[in-house]
Amino acid sequence: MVDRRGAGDEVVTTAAAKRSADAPAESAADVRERARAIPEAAVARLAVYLRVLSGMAEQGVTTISSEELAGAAGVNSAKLRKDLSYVGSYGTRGVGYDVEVLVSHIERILGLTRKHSVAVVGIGNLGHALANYGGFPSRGFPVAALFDIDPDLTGVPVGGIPVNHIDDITSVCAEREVSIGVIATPPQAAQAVCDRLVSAGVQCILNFAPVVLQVPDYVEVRKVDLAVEMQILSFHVARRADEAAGDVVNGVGVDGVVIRP
Amino acid sequence: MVDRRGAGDEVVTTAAAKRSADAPAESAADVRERARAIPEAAVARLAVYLRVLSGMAEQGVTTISSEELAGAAGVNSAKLRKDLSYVGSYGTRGVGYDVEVLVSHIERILGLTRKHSVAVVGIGNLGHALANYGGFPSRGFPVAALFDIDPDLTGVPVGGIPVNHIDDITSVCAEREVSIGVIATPPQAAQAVCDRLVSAGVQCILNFAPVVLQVPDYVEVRKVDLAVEMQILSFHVARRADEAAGDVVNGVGVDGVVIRP
DNA sequence: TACCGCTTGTGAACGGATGCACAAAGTTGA
DNA sequence: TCAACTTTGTGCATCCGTTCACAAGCGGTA
Repeated sequence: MVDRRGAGDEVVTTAAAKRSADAPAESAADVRERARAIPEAAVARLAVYLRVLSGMAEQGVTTISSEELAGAAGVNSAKLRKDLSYVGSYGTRGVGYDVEVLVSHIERILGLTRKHSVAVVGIGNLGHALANYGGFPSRGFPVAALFDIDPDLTGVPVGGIPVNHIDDITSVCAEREVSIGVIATPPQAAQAVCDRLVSAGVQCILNFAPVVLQVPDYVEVRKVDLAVEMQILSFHVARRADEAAGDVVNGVGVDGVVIRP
Repeated sequence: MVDRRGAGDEVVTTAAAKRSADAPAESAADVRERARAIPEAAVARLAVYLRVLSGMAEQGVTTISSEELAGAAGVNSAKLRKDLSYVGSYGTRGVGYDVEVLVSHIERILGLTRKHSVAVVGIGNLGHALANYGGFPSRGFPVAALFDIDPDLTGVPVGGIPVNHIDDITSVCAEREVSIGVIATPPQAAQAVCDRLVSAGVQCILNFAPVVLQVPDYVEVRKVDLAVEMQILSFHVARRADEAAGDVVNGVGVDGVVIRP
């Protein structure tokens, strides 16, 4: 663990030393400080490790080494160990990690000990799919509310939940304690919906609309843009085709740059 | 543009100098070399700029400054200019960028001058949504084939295209020149589907199944994992709640660390 | 033409993430 | 009990991407 404070740090800095110095168990303050230091990229990978570990646990695996877990998660083992070190030191040298222990600690760090109710706004094709998507509730994200602007949809149950009109967004979100809003509307409507979610108190938004949302600083937005994903793939197709079509002789291309040695 | 070669480079290295030294117009070799150097993160942003610029063009905007475009795309202007510099120097100092020129150059770099036919495998909720999603064809990614393992679905048209049985994946993909495969199957089936797509010659895959796919080096995979996105949001909820609940006095939390000054 | 103000393009500094390599720490077996 | 072996945790070096800051370049104006 790297110490991120400025100068004047005579304090003990390693996670292990800190734990034994402070208290036998980890204090809430420690969790808080560590959470602040975890890089975003590592958080995304932790979620992947968690999924893999859950699968392992179901298959009755009780212990796993960094090498095995890294292989299953598609990363190298050094990175995996560093990521896990952000969570804390819960491995046993010479043995590996206890799957259940690791699962519970990652869940704690990711905040999965609380329930996070989800509201989906925009019940079109994608909204339907999201409302019916089994991956959410099974991972602790119950879909608690659906909204659409079409009055004909109001009251119609989708995935077991009746659709509310978007005008009721504030009261319904408050009542059902929605903490995550999912925007699956056409792009033109996205910013307005976003504004309503924010004023309803929702601080985390997952946006499927191809629009850059403007939000206050305290709101966290993640976006999933399918067209952008496609275009990134397209870029790689093009790059690869260029390489293949290029004047490559004996593995050496333009400017004497070696291609794939 | 940064020179990535090793030692002994007496050659001219800046993009501008190279262009004027080589030829009046940019050679294919230049495009190829530049494409190889563009960081992945920049590619993703270029796709966003492209979307914003297309919108601008529709509204009749002909010229735009880096500051304006950056604002609309949600990035800072320095980053935007650096990203555009990977594409080439097509701005006019003191004025800005010509919208149409920029659009065509970004499209060229992203490989959008070719057609990229898409196959969707797994016609469940998500598959339906993807098959009907208007954002693909409108951006140059026509959905050319649909596959499912359920024989009852075979022949049923979804979004105007009849579903094929997954056993026909090789012949249909070859015939319709599919270059991008989208996996929208349950997780258990994903790896098998992926293998079949790869052996059918598909080299780019967009994976919605929560599984880490194993593929040969020459295949490009991008994944969209909704549960992971949720968990990242959850992490931020938790971090924020911890900060708020923590023993924060006068904006100073544990260990004297200042919180949001 | 010569100057002025504006905007681009890009070196250079910075910071964060990645990968390496090894000491520390634990287990197993004799 | 001790030695050999395995695997973690992490300091360190490296690399990549972001940000800063400013010189170069262009249009407008007198």
